[in-house]
Amino acid sequence: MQIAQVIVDVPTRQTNSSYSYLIPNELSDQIKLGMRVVVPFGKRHITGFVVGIDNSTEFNGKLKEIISLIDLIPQLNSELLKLSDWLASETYSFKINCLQTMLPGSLHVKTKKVIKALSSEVVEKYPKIFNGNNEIEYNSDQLSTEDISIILDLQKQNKVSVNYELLQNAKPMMINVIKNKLSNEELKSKVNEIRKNAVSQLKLLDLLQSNPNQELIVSKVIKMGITMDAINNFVKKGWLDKYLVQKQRNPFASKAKKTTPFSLNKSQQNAVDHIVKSIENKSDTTFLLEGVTGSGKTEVYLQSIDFALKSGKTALLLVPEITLTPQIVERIRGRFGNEVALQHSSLSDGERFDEWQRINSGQAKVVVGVRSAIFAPLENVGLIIIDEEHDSSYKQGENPRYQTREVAKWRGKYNHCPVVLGSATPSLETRARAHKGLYKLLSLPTRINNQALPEVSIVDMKEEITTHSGGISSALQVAIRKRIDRNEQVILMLNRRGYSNFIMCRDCGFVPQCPNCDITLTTHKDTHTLNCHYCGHRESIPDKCSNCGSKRMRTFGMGSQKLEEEVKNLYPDARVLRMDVDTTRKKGMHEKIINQFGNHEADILVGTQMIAKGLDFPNVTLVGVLNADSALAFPDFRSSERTFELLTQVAGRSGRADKKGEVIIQTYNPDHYAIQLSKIQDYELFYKTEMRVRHLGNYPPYYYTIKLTASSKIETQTMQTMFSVFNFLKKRLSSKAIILGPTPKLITRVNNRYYYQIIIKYQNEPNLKDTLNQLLNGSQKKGKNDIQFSIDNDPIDFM
DNA sequence: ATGATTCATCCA
DNA sequence: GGATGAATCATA
Repeated sequence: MQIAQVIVDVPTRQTNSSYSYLIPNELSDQIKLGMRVVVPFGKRHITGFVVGIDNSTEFNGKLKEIISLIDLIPQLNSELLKLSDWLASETYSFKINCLQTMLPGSLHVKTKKVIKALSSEVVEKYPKIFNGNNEIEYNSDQLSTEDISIILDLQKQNKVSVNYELLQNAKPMMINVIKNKLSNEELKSKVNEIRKNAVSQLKLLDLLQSNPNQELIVSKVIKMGITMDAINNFVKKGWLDKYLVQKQRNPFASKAKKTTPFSLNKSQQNAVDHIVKSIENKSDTTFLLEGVTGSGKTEVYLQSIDFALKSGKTALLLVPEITLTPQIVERIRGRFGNEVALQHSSLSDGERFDEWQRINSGQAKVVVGVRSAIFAPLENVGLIIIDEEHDSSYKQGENPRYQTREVAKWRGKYNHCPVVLGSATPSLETRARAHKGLYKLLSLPTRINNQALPEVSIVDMKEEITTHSGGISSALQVAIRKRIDRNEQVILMLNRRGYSNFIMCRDCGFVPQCPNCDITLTTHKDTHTLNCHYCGHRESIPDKCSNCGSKRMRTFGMGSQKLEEEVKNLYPDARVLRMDVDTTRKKGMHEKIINQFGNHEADILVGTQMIAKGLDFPNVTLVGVLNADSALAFPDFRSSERTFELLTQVAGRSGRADKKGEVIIQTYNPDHYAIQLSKIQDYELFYKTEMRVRHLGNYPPYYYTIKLTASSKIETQTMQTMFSVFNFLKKRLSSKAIILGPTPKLITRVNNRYYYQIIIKYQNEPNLKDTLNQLLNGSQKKGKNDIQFSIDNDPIDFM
C-alpha cells in the first residue's frame, strides 16, 4: 500500500509538518505529487497538498485514507514543492501558507460543513436553525450554543446528516457542445423520419451534414435559429451527443499587432550577448541591468527572452503592479503572441485561473506578471527577469513575507539559468552586490536615440510660501502655461491622496483624529468625509469644532483632489485628469485614464506616485513634483533612497520622444542630497553618498535586518511581551548583533491594537534562525492572550 | 482550525 | 459534587 505525505490546510505551528495517509487503490494510479486532496483530520474533512508518496512512514499510529483528489493534474511541480520548503524556512511561515501563496488565490479551496435534514419534520420543528431550507452550512460562529447542541442531538438521533463540500472559487468555464454520431449517409436517410414542417430539425440536420465530426457550440447553433427542442430531440434519438467541454477565457481583448525586434545600440547588444551566453552555458549568474530611464531595457528583455524560447526554454518577466500596463503587455504579446500568459490582479478570477492552466499545461512559455508570478509553474526555465527591481511591491507585506528577488535567485539556481535585475535606480543592496562582483553589472548609460535626460530644476518652497497660498509655485505655473499653449502635455505628481491633509480648528488648534488609530483623519471632498487611510474609518466633515464649538475649521495641506481643483482654476482652458487610489479603484479605470491621457484627451495628468513609473507618453514635456519631501519625512533608513528613486523615475516620464523634457521639483529641503542628486540624475553618485550613510548607521546592505512585531489590544501587555523577547534575544545572540527596541511603531495604534517592534541588525548570527523559531514556538502559547507576533525577514522599512 | 479533553472555578 | 467555561491537546 502506498502512503502519501500531506501538508494539511491548518495553519498552526503544531501542524506545520506533513501527515501520512493511505492511498486507496482506486486513486493509486491518478495521485501525483503536487496535487490537492481532501483528507479526514480529526472529525473534519479538510484539504491538503500531496508533498510525498512513499511505501512506508515514520508514523506509528493508525493511518487514515485519502478521501478524494481535488485536481486532475498536479498544480505544483517538484521544483515548486521544494521551493515551498525553502520559503517556509526563510520567511518563518507555515508550509501550507507557502503552498497556497504559490497558487493564484482563485484556486484556494476550502471545505465547508453542511447539515442536511433527513426529514421535513426536522426542518419544520426548528425553523430558527433551518429557516425552511433542507440544507444549511454549519458555521459555529453564526449559530448559538443552544442551536449547536440541538444539531449535535439531531445528529445522534440520525435525523440530520453531516457532509463536507468543496468551496471552490474559480472553475473552468464549461460550454455545451453537440457532435454528430451518425455518418452523412445515415443522416440523409433520416430526412424521411422528420416531419416536413419541422423547420428547425431539418435545419439542424443540414448543419450536421455540413460539419461532420465537429464539435458545435450549442449557443451558436441556437443563434442560427435552431431550437433547443430540436437538439434535445436528436439527442434522444441517439443521432448526436451533447456534452460539456472546457473553454479557455481570453483576457486579451484583441490580437496584438506583430512587432519585430528593434535594432540594438552597442550597450544593449552587449547586455543581450552576456545574458544569452549565460542561458547557453546554463550558468545561474545574476545580472544587474542598470540603465537610465528610456535606455531601452525592455528591448533587451525581449530579445533575451526570444533567445531562451528559441533554445526550447521558458521565461519569466516580472514587473511592478503599477507598471503592468496594457502598453507593455501589448508589446510583449506583439513579439511572442499566444506563448505569453499574464498573471495580474486586474484579471478576473476565471481569467487568472485559465491563464494559470495555460502555464501549467505547458501551452504558455512566457509568463508576464507581478510579484506572485515568480511562482508560475513553468518547466525548464531559461531566464528570469525582474524589471524595476528596486520596487517595493516585490516584497510581500503579509505571510509569507518573501522578497521576490531572493525567490528568483533560488529558481535561477535550481534551473541553472540567469536572473536579470533591471533598474534605472537599483536598490542599494543590489548595486552593492554588483560592486562586490556577486552580480554581473551591465549598464545602459544612454537613452535610445541619444535623447538628453530632461532638465531638472528645484524650487525652494520656503521662499515661495509668502507669495503664493496654493501648492503650485510661480515657476511651475509659468512652465505649465507654456506647455498648454504649445499643445504639449504635463504630469503633476503629488504624493498624497484625498483633498487636503487634515482639518484644524483656527481657534483652539483641534485636529480630528481617528477613534481607532493614532492618526489624523484625511479630508475627502468628493464624499464629504474625513477618512482614516489605515482602518477605513469614515465620518462626515464637522461644521463646528467638536472641542471648542468654533465654526472656523479650515483645511491644511494639499491632496490630489485639491490639486486637481486648483489646476482647473488656474488653467480653465486645459483638460485635467486625476489618477490616484480613489479614481482607479474600479476595475479598468487605471487603463482607461492612461489611454485617455495617451490619446491626448487631456492636457494635464494629476496623480499620486502611481503615475511615476513605467508610463511612456511621448508628448509629455513637463513633469512637476509638488511635494518632493513627502517620502523624506518618514523616519526610515530608506527614505532617501525612496525619494531619489521616485524623483528619478518621475523625471524619466518627461521628454521621452524627440521633444526635450523639463522637470520642476518643489521642496522644502532643497539642500538634501537625495534631492540635489536627483536634479543632476546621477544614480552612481547617489549610490556612493548613500552607502556612506548606511555604513555609518549600520544599515543594509552592510547589515542584514529582521523586524519583529507584536500587537495586542492592551498596550502594557504588548510592551511586556516585547521586553521579554528582547531579553531572550540578548541571551541567545552574539554581542555583535544590534538589537533595537522594543519601540512603539510609528503609528502605535491601528484598529485599536497596539503595535511594538524590535529590529535586529546582524552580519553573522548562526544562532538566529533557531532562536527565532523558538520564539515562534513560545508565542503560540501566549496566542490565547490575544498577542499577535510576526517576524519579517529583510523588512522593507523600520516603521 | 476545531473538536475532544482536562483543568479550574463557582455555587449548591 | 457537579456544572460550566477556559485552557490545552491532538489531529495521521
